[in-house]
Amino acid sequence: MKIGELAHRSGVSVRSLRYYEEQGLLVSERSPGGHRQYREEALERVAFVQRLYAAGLSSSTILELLPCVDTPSFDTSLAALDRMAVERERLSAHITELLETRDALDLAMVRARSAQPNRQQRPR
Amino acid sequence: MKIGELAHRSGVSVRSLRYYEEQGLLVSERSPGGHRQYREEALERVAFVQRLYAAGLSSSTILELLPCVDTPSFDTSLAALDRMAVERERLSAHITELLETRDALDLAMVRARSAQPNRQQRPR
DNA sequence: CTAGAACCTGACATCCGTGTGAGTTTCTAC
DNA sequence: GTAGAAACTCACACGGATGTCAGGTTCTAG
Repeated sequence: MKIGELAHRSGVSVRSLRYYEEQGLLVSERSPGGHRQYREEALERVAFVQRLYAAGLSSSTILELLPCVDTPSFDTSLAALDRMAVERERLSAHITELLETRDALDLAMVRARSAQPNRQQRPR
Repeated sequence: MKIGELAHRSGVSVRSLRYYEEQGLLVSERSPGGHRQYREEALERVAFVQRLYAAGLSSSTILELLPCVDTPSFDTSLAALDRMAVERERLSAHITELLETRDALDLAMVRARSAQPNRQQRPR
């Protein structure tokens, strides 16, 4: 699979895929002419990386976690495992915060609606 | 309350408070000499803004939501109310995604640990 | 063999909340 | 009245993922 196809199938730009590789988050083989060649697994990898980006992790953090996913789990992954636990907690805390934020929005909406009798209350 | 005190009490830098004002997210009166004066409510406002920033909203989006919170809810807030509902949905979707991501991390950790018999399973 | 699509590298641009520094003015306390 | 803390404005810098352009090479179809 070449980079264009991977980009298309994963929904990530070609530019970003190259960036991931530059950051060590994605590997490729090269054709004799130097074009990147990906195997199927790259798709999952890209999705995973995107997921972690969306969760607010940085490239370098993701890089630290990867050994835990990649290697069949040896020494290398011990540190990664701890790191992952840390990030897992950070993520949990963030989720909690977002839930509170959503509640705050809900409250604001209810308040606003109650001062606006012409508007239908929207069911939850 | 002057800006230094507000910064200290809210845990937000002076720089950021001025930025919020520049973006229309926070208002202040001015002393004869031009120093910003805040009333107590500013504290909640700052917390609210910070919360929304943390939830990934931009200044301009937050600005659109504020009428819904500020005004006793009149015409002005109708658009804001809709906008808020939209953002509320976006936030909900994001939370869902983060929950999935957390699950993915948990799964990865379990996998890694199971290939690493020397390590104690950590209770959830 | 050739045209055009797709790929390559490298570099610079963007967004946006925040940090930081310079140079000035106002406020507070002695 | 004077020193120092704190405030003011203006402007430039950053980080980090992504966009975009330039100039060149490789691949693929006709």
